[in-house]
Amino acid sequence: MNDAPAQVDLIAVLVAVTNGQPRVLTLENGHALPAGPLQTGHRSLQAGLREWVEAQTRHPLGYVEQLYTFAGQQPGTGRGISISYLGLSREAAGDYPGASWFGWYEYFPWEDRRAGNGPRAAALAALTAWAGRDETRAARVAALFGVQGGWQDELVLQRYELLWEARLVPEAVRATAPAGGTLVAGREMTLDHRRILATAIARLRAKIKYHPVVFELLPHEFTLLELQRTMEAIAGQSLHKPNFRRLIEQQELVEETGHVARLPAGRPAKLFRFRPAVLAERAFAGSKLPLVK
Amino acid sequence: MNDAPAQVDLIAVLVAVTNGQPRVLTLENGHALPAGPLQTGHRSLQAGLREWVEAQTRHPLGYVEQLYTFAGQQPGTGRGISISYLGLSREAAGDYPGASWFGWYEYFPWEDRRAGNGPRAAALAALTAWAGRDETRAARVAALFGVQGGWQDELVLQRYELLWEARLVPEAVRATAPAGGTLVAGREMTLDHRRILATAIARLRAKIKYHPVVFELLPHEFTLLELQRTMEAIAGQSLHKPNFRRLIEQQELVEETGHVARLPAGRPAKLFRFRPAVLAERAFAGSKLPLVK
DNA sequence: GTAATTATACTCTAATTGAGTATAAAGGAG
DNA sequence: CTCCTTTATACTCAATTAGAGTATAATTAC
Repeated sequence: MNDAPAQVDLIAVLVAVTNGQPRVLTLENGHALPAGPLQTGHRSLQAGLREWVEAQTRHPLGYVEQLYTFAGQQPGTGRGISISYLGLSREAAGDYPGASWFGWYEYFPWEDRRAGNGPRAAALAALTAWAGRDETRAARVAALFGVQGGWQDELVLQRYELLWEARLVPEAVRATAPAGGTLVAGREMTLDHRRILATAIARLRAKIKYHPVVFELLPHEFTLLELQRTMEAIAGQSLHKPNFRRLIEQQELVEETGHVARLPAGRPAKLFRFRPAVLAERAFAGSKLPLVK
Repeated sequence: MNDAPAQVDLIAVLVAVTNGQPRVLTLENGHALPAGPLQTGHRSLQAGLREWVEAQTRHPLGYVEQLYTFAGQQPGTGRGISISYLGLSREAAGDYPGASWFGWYEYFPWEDRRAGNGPRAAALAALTAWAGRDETRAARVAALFGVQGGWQDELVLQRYELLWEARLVPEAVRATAPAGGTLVAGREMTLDHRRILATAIARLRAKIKYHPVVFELLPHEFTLLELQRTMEAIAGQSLHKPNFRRLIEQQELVEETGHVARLPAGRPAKLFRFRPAVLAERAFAGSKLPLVK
């Protein structure tokens, strides 16, 4: 039993919100996340990640935070350690050779409740069939996919894992034969990349409620509705407009720039900017950004 | 620039609450956390951690969750990756050869506000002197150590890092000459183990508010006051007793066992147990345990 | 000018939280 | 046995916050 120097992989979940849709930067036409091994030339873990992402996608990394570390499942060739990261930025105009952005709700349709309950209800139905008479199973299904007691937007990973356990996602039946139920689908990814994406979504949905990270996803100047739409995209839920504005204003997170945005229709909207001073004035732990309905 | 297989270290922050004090399991008389390299025989990261902790301390690992992964600062010998974990359990009666429990507020005196504001005020004073006329510094000090606007118990790491930046902790002046200010002290640890402990405390303080992990720190049967004291020990703050009980009861997290505890003085207290079914019934993300005042 | 559309500003009610008070059940001192 | 101390348990009340709805203002398209 010897020390086992391990290969370390760095994996990035890069998120942007474009036209009201949250998107993730992928390789191989949506099948893989940018990733690469830690190398001796890398000065730090984040520096290594930055180099890999920029080499693979030409996309500059902005705000980054660590997600989770796990022992990879590729056997044989020694042990693989994977460290995953969440990055927030904005889609640039140019194109990305070899890389492309995909809406994250293509991978998790049931997580988007803005346009109705269809996908969620479909997953709930399949899971209910799977649970059958098992009360513990039924309780878990109801807690994660039910609506009484409120939909909890942060439980993305738990919901994905329950679908996996019920063999309702294709990854779960790769190794073994398919089970009885119908797959609830959602776009697939290689290895456990879809699981990592679920972790990233969960983290972002949680963090956005107590730390002003949304602004990493917005241009320098924005209207309050753009801010709201970005929050809604991430939460996968619609928010009450007047209450949203009340909350933003009383938090003093933003200030007017003096400019207005002329919109395709309707009254022009004031433009705001994030007040970076709040990061020093306030320490963010229990502060609140508008919670989802 | 080649792939660099790295040595992987596993580090454990093991927490228990005994006699109303949160404690951490250490080696070297309080100077180090249990840790060891990942080895080929280990079936998983957690399994490796478990083996190291049990070999070094004879303490069985219970509930465990991952904290953070960082590239170690020991240069030369290739790269070191450290993966840190938080473990919750209870102190056993026997002794631990080579290992010992230390109160975590010995390392972070300013984090315990149950018995008064002395240590916090001392840190605040030293930091105010450090900030001087720098308004950004002063704003950060006030946000992290001030009391107007409310003490935020979860910002343990940020407070420690601010003290470090101000060179008020001994670790910060190890490499260079001491600065002007007086050290605010607190017990020291090797390498960045104290920083890892700060991360663990912060995580636990945050988690305890929305997930029923406290019960990992309690015996099977307990009184409501014992539950409250355990929460207070972790939060470092006193709670309002009637409101605490109201919250616990309406959450239906516990049920009566039918037994009573005879206390050294006063009316006997009912004993309760945790209702494990709540883990299936409810999914914990936004659920609330009593927040600190 | 009118309709459609979006921004912005209030109002009202229900729920939650924070803080304090009152009563019950034990043991010990005299 | 009675009173006092101690802890458990049960209520009450005010202040704040969250949820939901309504009204008015400023634009563009026709």
